[in-house]
Amino acid sequence: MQHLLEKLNPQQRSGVESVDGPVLILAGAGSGKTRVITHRIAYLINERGVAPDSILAVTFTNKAAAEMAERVEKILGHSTLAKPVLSTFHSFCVRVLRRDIEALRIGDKGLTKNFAIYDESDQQSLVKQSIRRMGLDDKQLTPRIVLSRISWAKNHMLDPQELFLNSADPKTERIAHLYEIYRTELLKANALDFDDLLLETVRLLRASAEVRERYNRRFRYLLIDEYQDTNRPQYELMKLLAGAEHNVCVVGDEDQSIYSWRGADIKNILEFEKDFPEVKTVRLEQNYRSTEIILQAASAVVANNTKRKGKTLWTSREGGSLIGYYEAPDGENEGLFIADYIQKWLRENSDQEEIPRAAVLYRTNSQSRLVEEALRRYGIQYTMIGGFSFYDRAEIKDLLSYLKLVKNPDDSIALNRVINTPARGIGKTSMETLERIALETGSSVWTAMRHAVANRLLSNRACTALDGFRRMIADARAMLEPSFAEKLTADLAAAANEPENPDADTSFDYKPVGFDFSASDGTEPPEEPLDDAIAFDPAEFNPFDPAPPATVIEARVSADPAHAEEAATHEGFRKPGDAATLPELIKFIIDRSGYIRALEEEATPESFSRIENLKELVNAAQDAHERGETLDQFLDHAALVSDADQYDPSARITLMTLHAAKGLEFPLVLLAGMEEGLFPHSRTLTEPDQLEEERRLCYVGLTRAMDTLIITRARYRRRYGADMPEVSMPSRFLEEIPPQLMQDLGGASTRGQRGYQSDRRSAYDEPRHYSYEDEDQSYRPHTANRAPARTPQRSSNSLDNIAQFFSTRGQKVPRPKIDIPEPTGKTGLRSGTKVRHPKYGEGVIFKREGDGEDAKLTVQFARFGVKKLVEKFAQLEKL
DNA sequence: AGAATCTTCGTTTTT
DNA sequence: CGAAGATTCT
Repeated sequence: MQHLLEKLNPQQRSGVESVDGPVLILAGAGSGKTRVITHRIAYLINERGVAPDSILAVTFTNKAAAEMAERVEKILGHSTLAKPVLSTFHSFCVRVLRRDIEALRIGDKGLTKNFAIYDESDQQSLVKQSIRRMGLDDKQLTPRIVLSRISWAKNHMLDPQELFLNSADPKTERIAHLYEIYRTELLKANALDFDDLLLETVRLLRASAEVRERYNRRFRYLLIDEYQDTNRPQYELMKLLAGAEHNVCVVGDEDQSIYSWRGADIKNILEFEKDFPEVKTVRLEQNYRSTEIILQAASAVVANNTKRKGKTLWTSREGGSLIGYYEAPDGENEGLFIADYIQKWLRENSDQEEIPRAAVLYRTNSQSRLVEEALRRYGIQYTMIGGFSFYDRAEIKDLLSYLKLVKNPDDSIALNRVINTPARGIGKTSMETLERIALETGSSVWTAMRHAVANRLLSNRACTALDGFRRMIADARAMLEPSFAEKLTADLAAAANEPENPDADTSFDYKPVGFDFSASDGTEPPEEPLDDAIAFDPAEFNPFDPAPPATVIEARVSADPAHAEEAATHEGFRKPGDAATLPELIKFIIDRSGYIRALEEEATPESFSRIENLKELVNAAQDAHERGETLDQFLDHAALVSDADQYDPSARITLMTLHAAKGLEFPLVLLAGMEEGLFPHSRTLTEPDQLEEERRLCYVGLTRAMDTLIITRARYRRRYGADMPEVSMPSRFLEEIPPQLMQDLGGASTRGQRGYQSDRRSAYDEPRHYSYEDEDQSYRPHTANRAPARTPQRSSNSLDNIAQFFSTRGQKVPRPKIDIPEPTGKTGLRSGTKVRHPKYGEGVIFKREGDGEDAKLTVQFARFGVKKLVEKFAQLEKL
């Protein structure tokens, strides 16, 4: 299979062939490092007869891992039975910890396999609690600051004591104290934060030779992508995993190090050479991606950094078109220019064979809004990476919190989130009491709750409410055990008879909870290290997959527990005597908690969209179930999917931050907001190191472009909706690009300062007057015709918007990703409108499909439920 | 207890 | 501008 190497240049080939011992690949932007990694894996398997599953490749995103896996199979021309493990550091650690973390337990202390993963907002809540508990001034010490310092300490592998001993000021001492409390709280909640996932894995592998050796035996060849962005714990992990053989290959580019704020340290490259003196270094300096002009510009910019070894990238793609530069009068105009440019570009490239792909890149997520509005105005479809994800939505977080609680009742953050959602009369005072008890007894809130109810430490009302909640979670927990139906029945009977003593309930002790579908087949070899984990493929997890019609599930809305049980047993997914399935569990929770019922009573378009989202979650759970995923895996995925994982390579236009664009390439790149204070960001201007990182970020951005690169900026920009926009200066990075590589596309600042027009909406309201050949014209206020005739719907929260958002995400086939303003018809009937029907009475329009009189309306009637009606026959009266 | 309203406040990047 | 908090009202 010699052709495996034939397509590679000599350096790449060397990177592929040097499989024994440590290898450091310094790979410039676009130099084919993914290619090297994938070929290396294929080479190991095919030419060296290495068992595929003894290869571990760590990448930055799950998406990248999935793509690599795909490409490896393509190179091999077949799929292997055992697969190489491709994963992110964090996913890998979770896998290890879920299997082996209990080796760290001492007596009955320490985390269990059911540990929760705390995301940033969970961390924030926990820190906030801790600050309040210490009675500290939360203005001096905001949760944000404290958390970032804690994270800093963790990334540098300092524990609270060490931080305290090293602190030079009282503030840091206090933070060290908070860090200690924070850690105790995490332990009580049986939870780990993102940093802990790495740290605990390091601790585990250090503490247990047995575990470490097991993994060393299992993984004999290690590859690490984006090595320049690894932090200290990741580095330690790499060393531990490298074992004695040192078959480690790390790939990185110092010029693309953009995560130092998260503890990434370029020193890891130097350390690598020190720790593995026998290292073989390979340099990839030929760029296959960009034109010469683009590459020259990027190189010129990054050359201004002092702290770099320096390297010379070259490309055979001589020349290329000049880099376009447009200076907009303001942010709105900048957005419109971008939309306009893309529209023309799409038109010109529509007959190309390949799908025209373009990206709009910006420094901060908030910049996306103006671009989005402009694109919508132009009717251009786009996808956006970042911002809020499916899992950020309140209703999704709530439901997931229920699930987390079922798995791990000690998870206080999850408990706090849902104990009164929907409202069940458990208010602030009750919770304060519970937290006090928890603090006094050193237990979790859940345990405190059981204690409080058992000893009647709260009002009767509160106790009843709390016990109802407790029973719900307990029943859900029981579903995870075999023969849950029988148990549930017994519980219900017991509940009917006596005001039971919750402490008598045994289901809360840390029994291992079985929830493994594959185990019930009896086909899974149980004890071989990580073999089960291979089935866990983060890449394949896609909650956004549209469910096939057959699997669409109506969430139940009945309050009757008997009904719930019936729902669970009649669904047909489960053999009698087995544990409940994931979708069954979710449906049980939705039903028993009355979550959807509460939303239905709200009867607002928003609440309906939430219901839709929850159904989407049920579908996602159903899909996960059908893929054989467990509750653990489902929740872990939810915790570990990153924004970048959402990138859909078949999308035409993608909006994202520069950070999210790392590792991607596009024929056309538009880089917006090139202004001092924005990019480089104002917070980096004082620190030279941070400024250099901004410059590297700029380098990353520029080198994403293959053929065409457009840079824009706004002369006036409005910061957080202030009345008056502020003047901006061109980014220093602009000046670092040799002028002969640039081409003015209009608006460049030769015109001097002009008074800023207060009626800044004009350009926005009249895009037809917009022209990037003459910005003055476009910018002049058009006092006439200011009617918002084509103003797009601003409500980004409208139902159809969200429905569309979810129905299209993550699909392979590009579809309209955004809402084209909903046709309202003559009658103005659209979603959210309250109507009256002669027969069904009052209702609210849920969804509108189609145009004009033929439009189909889905109406939620107060008394008759959901009906689909055709507008022209429906005789609906608007209320 | 919980909704509704007012106020303040901050805004980088994210596994 | 929008989220999160505090305050006030029912």
